[in-house]
Amino acid sequence: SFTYTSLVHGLGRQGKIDEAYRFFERMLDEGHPPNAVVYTSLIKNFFMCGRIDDGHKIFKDMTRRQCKPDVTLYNTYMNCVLKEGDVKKGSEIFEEMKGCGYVPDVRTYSILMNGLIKAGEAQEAYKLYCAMKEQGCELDIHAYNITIHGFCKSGKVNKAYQLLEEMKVKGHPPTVISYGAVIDGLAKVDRLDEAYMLFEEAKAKGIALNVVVYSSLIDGFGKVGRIDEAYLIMEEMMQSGLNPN
RNA sequence: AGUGCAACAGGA
Repeated sequence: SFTYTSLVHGLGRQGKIDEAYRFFERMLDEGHPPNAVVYTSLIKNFFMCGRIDDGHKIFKDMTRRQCKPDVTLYNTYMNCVLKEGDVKKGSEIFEEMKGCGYVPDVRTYSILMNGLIKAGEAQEAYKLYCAMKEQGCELDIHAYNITIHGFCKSGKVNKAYQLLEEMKVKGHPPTVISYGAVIDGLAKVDRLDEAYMLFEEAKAKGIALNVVVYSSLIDGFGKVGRIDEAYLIMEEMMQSGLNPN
């Protein structure tokens, strides 16, 4: 099982999903029982190849063969359907998972929250954030970044800023993504001086800023007509070795 | 052996 699973995953991640699937069939033919790990890989890679229906079929096939899913498989499957924009199905998977007695972990919440936020349902995501905390589930870097993004998208930039501060005291130093999200949130509501201060703070901490963060600031300054400042930021970006895209 | 995060434009 381990040998075949490695092979199936290796081929799948290279986009050779049909070859991967053939080895999966061979694994079954040789009498090795399928497991949640190989199904996780197949589901993810069928979706990655745009073979959505086949991805769903794999999940059904798993249930038919009485192979028990686990939290990782549910997380993966949920992420796949959410990336397709199917929030309804994503929530259904979340409910099914809980209904079967699985306890959502920090990734489960992060994945579903991210899907909801992307679909413009930040208020639903906030409910999950509360549920996650109520469950006693500790936030990690990804969960913080997703939540920060959700607050920014729903006009609660101050809450986003608070979370950035919370990260510092809870032993999760904010990354370029955390700073980038708050900087973008501030810039989008024209709070450019505050955005710029955070930008300076991130630089002072030695965080390697990237084109995304610079673009947020350039867009913010440009949008309100502060073209000179936008231009200076772009020059600084190029001087730090980043090419405009 | 398998899972999660950020910007802008073309585009009304």
